[in-house]
Amino acid sequence: MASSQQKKKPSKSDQNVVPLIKGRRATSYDVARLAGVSQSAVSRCFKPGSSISGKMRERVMKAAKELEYQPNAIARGLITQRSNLVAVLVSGRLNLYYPEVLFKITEELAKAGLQALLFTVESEEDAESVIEQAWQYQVDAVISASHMSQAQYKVLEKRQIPVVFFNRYFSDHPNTVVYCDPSEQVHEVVKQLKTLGHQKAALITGPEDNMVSRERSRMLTQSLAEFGFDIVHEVRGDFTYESGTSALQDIKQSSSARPTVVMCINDMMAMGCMDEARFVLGWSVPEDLSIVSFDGIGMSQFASYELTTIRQPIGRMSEAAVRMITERVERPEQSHEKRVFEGAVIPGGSIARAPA
Amino acid sequence: MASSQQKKKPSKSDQNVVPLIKGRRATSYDVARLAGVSQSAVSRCFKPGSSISGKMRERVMKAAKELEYQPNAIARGLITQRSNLVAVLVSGRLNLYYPEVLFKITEELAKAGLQALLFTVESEEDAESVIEQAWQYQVDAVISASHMSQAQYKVLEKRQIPVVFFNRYFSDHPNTVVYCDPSEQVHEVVKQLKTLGHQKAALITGPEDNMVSRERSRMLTQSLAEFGFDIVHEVRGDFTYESGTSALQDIKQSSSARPTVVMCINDMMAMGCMDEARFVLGWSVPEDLSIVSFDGIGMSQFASYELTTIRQPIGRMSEAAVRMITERVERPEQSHEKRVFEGAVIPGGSIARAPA
DNA sequence: TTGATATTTGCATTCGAATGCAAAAATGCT
DNA sequence: AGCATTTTTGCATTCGAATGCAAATATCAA
Repeated sequence: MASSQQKKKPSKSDQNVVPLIKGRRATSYDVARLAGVSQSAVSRCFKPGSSISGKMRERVMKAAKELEYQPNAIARGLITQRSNLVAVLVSGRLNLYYPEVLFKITEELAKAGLQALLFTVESEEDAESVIEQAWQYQVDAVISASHMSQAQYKVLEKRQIPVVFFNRYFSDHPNTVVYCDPSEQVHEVVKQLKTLGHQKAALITGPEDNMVSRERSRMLTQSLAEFGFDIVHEVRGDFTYESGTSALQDIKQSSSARPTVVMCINDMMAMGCMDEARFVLGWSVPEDLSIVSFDGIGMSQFASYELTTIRQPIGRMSEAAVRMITERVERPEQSHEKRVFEGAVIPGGSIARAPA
Repeated sequence: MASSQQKKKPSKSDQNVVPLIKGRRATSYDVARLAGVSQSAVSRCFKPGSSISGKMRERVMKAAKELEYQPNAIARGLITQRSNLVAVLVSGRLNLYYPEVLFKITEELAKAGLQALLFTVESEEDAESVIEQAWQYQVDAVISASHMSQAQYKVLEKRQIPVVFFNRYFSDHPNTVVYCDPSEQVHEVVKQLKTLGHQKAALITGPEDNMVSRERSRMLTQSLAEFGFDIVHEVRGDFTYESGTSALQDIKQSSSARPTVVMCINDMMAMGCMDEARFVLGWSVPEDLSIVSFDGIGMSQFASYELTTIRQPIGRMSEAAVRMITERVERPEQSHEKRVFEGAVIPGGSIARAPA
């Protein structure tokens, strides 16, 4: 006992008199030694707003530069309990909406000094393990644009990890959300279709468990009813191009009357649908069949498609998502917020007067 | 002095008798206390291959489960000097090649127990700051599919951070690379075009400083010369759809003879080019104009385009990239390797017999 | 049962930066 | 100059998991 008390307790600063072997990363101690100051001084130099004198800062910075020192974000994260990492959950499926969202969010995060940790999630089972992964990495927050069950959300909530949902939310549980509400535009588009003499519509929706799909379908159904449309067919797809093509096959095969307009829950399926119509079924779009959709991703406006679609303001939504994330990280106790953006109709050339 | 020696030096295990306040994350100490074992035991339970007895593992795991304990990857990274983070550098521009690569790589990294830290890089200036960021986050490695200068690469090399280049490399400096060499396929395609009676070709290339563009142009030029083609025009684009459209405008405006085939350095520009031909200039593709390109991204095969293109085996390349990364992380001293994959011609419908 | 190994376990220390506190230095005021 | 006040600086500790080493325990052989 006594003996252990005896032996000189080595202090941190003694230890680090390692002569900076080739290849070893310089630490704040190395910089401190070179500059002839304490490690704390070095630390303070790299933390804006710390009390430090001009000439000390200068000396430290010179030494830091010489050693190519950059603070170790891992060590910092350990002590500050902030990793500056944000998990971004998107789907990796071939729906080009996700890359657009992902890149915009990443950009905004970078502006806020945060790093995107990318996770692709195709199902709620995936989400399960992704959440554990993110938790291990001590992410400061999660932005979810993909699958997540309410139970999974509650786990994150209990662990006090702020979550922002991107264009999805739980209606029976408070949560922080950026959302695009296209109901106005749906109304507008359906009205226009009516004016163009359309009467029979088909719907290509998404999986039943998907909120975006449910909401959009609901709005469509409602507006179509309001204007006295017949919904002659309704098919479920999975948001991909391929599912758009096969959905139109389904519609064609069905015994019911042929629709004059197909309303797709997203652009990818609309593109599949359009290609199937033009190149397989030999229907002209928009002369024989009008197509409308949602999202307004970049390629929906390529000349081959020029979809009439309801755009989400992805840029502003990403900006808002990151702002909300940082706010929640600063003040976790503050109340939840749901920021709703309007959609916008991109006119496009995929609709026309109904065929006779 | 003496007094400071006197006061009981608090040991780690004493300290952590904090009663796990609501919301505080459980640590290995909490688990240890609950299970009645030492912290080391807990740590060992979560490290595969450690010497631990069956019943101890069981007790620890039970406690861990109860507290929802997951090891803190940040703390682990600090001590093991391995963050398990890999920086993935891609371009965020609207070139859908990148999202495909990104998602594939992320998937492969996940399989290897690694996490993708996403960085978008549009220029070498961007790369500069991205490299510093990545260095701060102690990434174990970098996969670069975007801009990086040789000087920047050397910085990473000096810092002993393994780098794998994805479909790009420096020829005058040893580096680790996965690369797709399409020269065979270029030859094949050009030969076929010759057979189809083509004689006048136009090239749409990329920026001069871009290696992929330079290589592909070189191959094209060479093969075209070999088969006695005239290169009637050559325009630089920037890999985007839009630059494809304006490139074709340039070609049309030019005084030289009209080409019967346009060879694009990537799919996005080819799509722009095709759309411009069909919808603006009113040329039929492939009847009036054949188009070939490179990459073979998903959407190049959508029915509206069906490009004849030289595909990169992105899946296998990503797999290889991640394998090489993990190897280099394990054995940094091992020599550099360049894995070259063959391309593959996707026949498509964008080429036909040359017009008379 | 004893002693010799082999296996488990715990102790104490380590990674690198941040920070509360007290000591030291600089500044201001009379 | 002398004292009070403010600003800088350094010390020592902390975050949470991993690990070398020694102590403890289990396993085996005779």
